[in-house]
Amino acid sequence: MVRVRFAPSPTGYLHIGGARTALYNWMFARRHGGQFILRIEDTDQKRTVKGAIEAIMDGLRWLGLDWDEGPDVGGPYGPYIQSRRAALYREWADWLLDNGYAYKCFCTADELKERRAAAKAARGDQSYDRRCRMLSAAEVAAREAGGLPYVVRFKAPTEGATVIPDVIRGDITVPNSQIADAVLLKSDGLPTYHLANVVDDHFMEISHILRADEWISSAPLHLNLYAALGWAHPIYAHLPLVLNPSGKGKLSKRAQAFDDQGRQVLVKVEEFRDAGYLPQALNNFLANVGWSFGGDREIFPIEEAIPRFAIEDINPAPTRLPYDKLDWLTGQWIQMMEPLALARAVRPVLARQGHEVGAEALLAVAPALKVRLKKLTDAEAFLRFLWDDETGGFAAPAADRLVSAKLPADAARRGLQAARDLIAAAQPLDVATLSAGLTAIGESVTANGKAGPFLGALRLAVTGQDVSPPVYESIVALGRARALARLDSVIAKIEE
RNA sequence: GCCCUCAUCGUCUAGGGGACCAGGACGUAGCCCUUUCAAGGCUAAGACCGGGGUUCGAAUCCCCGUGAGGGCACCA
Repeated sequence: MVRVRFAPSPTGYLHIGGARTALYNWMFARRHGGQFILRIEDTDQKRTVKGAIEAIMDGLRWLGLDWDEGPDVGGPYGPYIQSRRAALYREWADWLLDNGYAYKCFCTADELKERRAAAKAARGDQSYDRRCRMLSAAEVAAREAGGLPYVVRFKAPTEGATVIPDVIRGDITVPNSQIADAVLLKSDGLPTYHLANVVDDHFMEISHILRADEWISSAPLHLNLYAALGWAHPIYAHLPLVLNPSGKGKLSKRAQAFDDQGRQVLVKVEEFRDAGYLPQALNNFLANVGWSFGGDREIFPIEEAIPRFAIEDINPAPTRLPYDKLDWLTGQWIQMMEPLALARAVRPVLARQGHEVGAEALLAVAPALKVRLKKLTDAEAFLRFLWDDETGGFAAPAADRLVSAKLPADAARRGLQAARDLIAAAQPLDVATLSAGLTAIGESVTANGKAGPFLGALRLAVTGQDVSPPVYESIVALGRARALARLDSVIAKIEE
């Protein structure tokens, strides 16, 4: 039975790298008809942020990554929040102590910090120097009697080597001299990640651990913990790290990220949502980074990826997120949407940006919108000309932007004047009338006899935008009065 | 400093000894189409980190370099 877990710590929000880890775990569980479990690792009180659990769950829900067991839905192995399982960890820390696999350490945080800094300065081994491991029973008793606070440390093996069997990388051998006497139980009585994840994975019967590459170095410790406790360990697969798009360092959730041009880049799943990306596109995108759908196929619904997903096929190399590709992919997913679905998706986005647009009006422009949007929020810029007057945003474009080799200044002026007259006289002002009239004007006025160059200039004149719905529709949407006013100001500008 | 991981076009990747003068995608450039945008179509430039082996044959296996990254917390 496949049982996998996604185990974030509630420090804020769902990070894109975390989402990728969650997605792979989820795909693996679904592929094998197993369970996907959400577990909250909140054993660090200081870093725990209120509302973070909800935020993380919202992110997962938005992506459609449903969990079978978790803090909200419960399950037979609960509770799924580590701070509620404190007694269990203490029990096993005591067991390790009683059986000689762990010891009490009375070094204070300040002392450790000092010694670590000294070791670093001397370019030496920075891990714990095992001072308290040598303490005699009498010395320990004396310190305890004195009421000194302590932590419980693992008595790591010092000889030999530990082999981590990794599905993606094969066996990884680490000399045991590298395994630190890690803290298992902190002085506040809560466990560290090392103890908590081993105890929980055991009792929750987790079969496979798919987690990021950065955990490789603590895997030997975990393996030795399993051995000490006499438990079988899960199967490990260390996922490639998601790098900063600049290529410098991992994409951290504790620092802002920038691409190689110095532009800040999105890292929170909620930011992707708010920026108008589609969850289907994000899943599609994430699935193809580190893993590949195969068959040279780039666009696919995640459901189709599930039956093809295999851990062994994951590429071990660390990777940057190709953000440009996400834009393209989202554009592709938008093009596949039904106009009605797109209109429904775009309406709340525009509302959030302060524009209430009728459902019908939106549905009318949806087909034109579809092929032009890279993401939902682009609709605002695309339709901006409709609101420009209220916001005072419309400014007649500079004359030289209207003019080109195929449309000299004189021709532009004549054409726009003719268009102005046509719009003023059109009865009714509809797409059919405009289409016929304006095309004719364009063909008569351009150097190459084609309407294109003129209609482009007209688009710019009337909307102030390079990209807009088709000109005819745009003029109709704008209404006669506003269209004429804009044309007048533009024509005046050319004549200067 | 010590340990570990990784290494194919700018980027994401396919490739698991001969099917590779290395395929796809994004991005970039050009052309076509067109309501000068977008979308679409076509085309182009663009990579096996270096050096040694193994082999009849290596992008693929091994070793050594080099580079990049991770870890060495009472954080996860």
